[in-house]
Amino acid sequence: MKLFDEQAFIHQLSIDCVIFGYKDLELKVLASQINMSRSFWTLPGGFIKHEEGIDGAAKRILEERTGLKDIYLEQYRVFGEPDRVNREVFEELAEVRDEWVAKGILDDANIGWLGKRFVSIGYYALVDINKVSPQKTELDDSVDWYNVKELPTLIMDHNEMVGYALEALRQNLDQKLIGFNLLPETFTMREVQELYEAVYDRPFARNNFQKKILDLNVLERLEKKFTGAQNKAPYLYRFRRE
Amino acid sequence: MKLFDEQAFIHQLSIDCVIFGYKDLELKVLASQINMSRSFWTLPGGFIKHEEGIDGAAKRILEERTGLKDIYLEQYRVFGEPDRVNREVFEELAEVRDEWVAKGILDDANIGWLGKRFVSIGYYALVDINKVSPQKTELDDSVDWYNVKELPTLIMDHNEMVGYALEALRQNLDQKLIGFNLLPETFTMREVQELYEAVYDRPFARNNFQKKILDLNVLERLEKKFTGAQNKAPYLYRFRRE
DNA sequence: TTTTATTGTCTGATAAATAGACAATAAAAA
DNA sequence: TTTTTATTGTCTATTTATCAGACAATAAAA
Repeated sequence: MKLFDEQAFIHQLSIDCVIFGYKDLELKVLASQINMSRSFWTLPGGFIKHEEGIDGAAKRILEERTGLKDIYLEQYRVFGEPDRVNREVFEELAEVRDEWVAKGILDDANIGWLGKRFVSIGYYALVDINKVSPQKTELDDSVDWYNVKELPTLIMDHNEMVGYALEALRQNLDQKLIGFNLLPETFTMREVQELYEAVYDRPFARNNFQKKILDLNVLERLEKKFTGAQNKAPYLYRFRRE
Repeated sequence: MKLFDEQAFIHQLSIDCVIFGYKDLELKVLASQINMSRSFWTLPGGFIKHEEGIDGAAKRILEERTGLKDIYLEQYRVFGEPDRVNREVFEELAEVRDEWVAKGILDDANIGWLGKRFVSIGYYALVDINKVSPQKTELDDSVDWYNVKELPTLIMDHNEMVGYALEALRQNLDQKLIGFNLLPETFTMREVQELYEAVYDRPFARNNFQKKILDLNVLERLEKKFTGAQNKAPYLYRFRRE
């Protein structure tokens, strides 16, 4: 499969993914750095093959970047301003084109279609950060997690995309019981609360939070977790899918 | 402007609009009938010009169909299954192509691009049905309002589109105070309630409904409305934009 | 003047969200 | 072994919001 095969993809339509992870009390987003003569940070993204659906394309892109299948995924908004062009990267790419074709990084010299105006479908994903080993593509210089509150400046409207994705996540976290996708298989109630506090960027009252979550009736209580700390051992929970 | 100018539009990307109106206690949707050798019902839709944004394109399409500017508009979902092809209409269109070109309905014989797989961005609009005089395009045989609960069978996935749009409308009606876009400039509290009952397809208690709406603090109370009915005259209200 | 239909608003009942309190640990310190 | 410390799980009280019932205030017809 050629990297930027003009024939394989729908033109002027792309997908960009905001991949959320959670660790060390922080909500994180996966961003990759591509290094040409300048250095850019971008969200993981890609194009839609003629024979695949948009959800399928998003899944494929996510799998390429995280190595994970069966990721929780949701489209949240389309970005389609008339001047939405990836000038920054495209101009740099055009410069190194011949060199990269020679190196075998690029199979096809026809990258002109990449310079056009693109409409992009925004997806956000929730992953267990411990299961993810970010995959570099040939273009990436690094792929790393960044605190959503301290993101580097991304190309084009990608920072704005993260803002809308976070808004959508906050809307859905409560209603759709999707937060557990960000946690490992088992977790304590405190960890759930800390996750919620990271997502909404505000504290929750411990007593009432526990009641609210347990009243959802989606967690099953497992054995206690003895951490060695000098306090009562908390219960472990598991999300119960039915 | 040619109707299906291959050069003017982004390929394989379309916009379909669910235009909601409200009248006679019913939530209605605008659908047009196109008559070829068979007859099809479709949602108003169109394509995106190279120099316009997706919101702008949706606005243009709406203006073409309703004659209205400044319509409340929101994108709610993208439809992009891999086999999403408008076979029904395209095959009919291919048959009448030469004839229509001769008649001047079609300016361009190159309609091949219309037969491809399309990704469609779903928008929904809220309009004051009294201000709308549905506009027929050259393709339309009729453009009419249909009760959302008794829609005819539409082409492709357009019925499914209406379902998702209604779901999104229900989600947003309460939070975003957008319902008043469906009502005329002034209205009684009973009319607001009847609108809500049509949207959610369930009754609301009159006493508490009035309190809830007034507590929103977005309505200003005007003079009373004397209808000639043998009862206390209700107040008129106006939505206060700030 | 009485009757009828509907409106606007009040009050009390019920349920939900929030805040305060405390016993129950697990392990360290005395 | 006993006491202390930090946190957990849960309970009760308080406040707030939601729901249900009641009724006076019309506007026009009888």
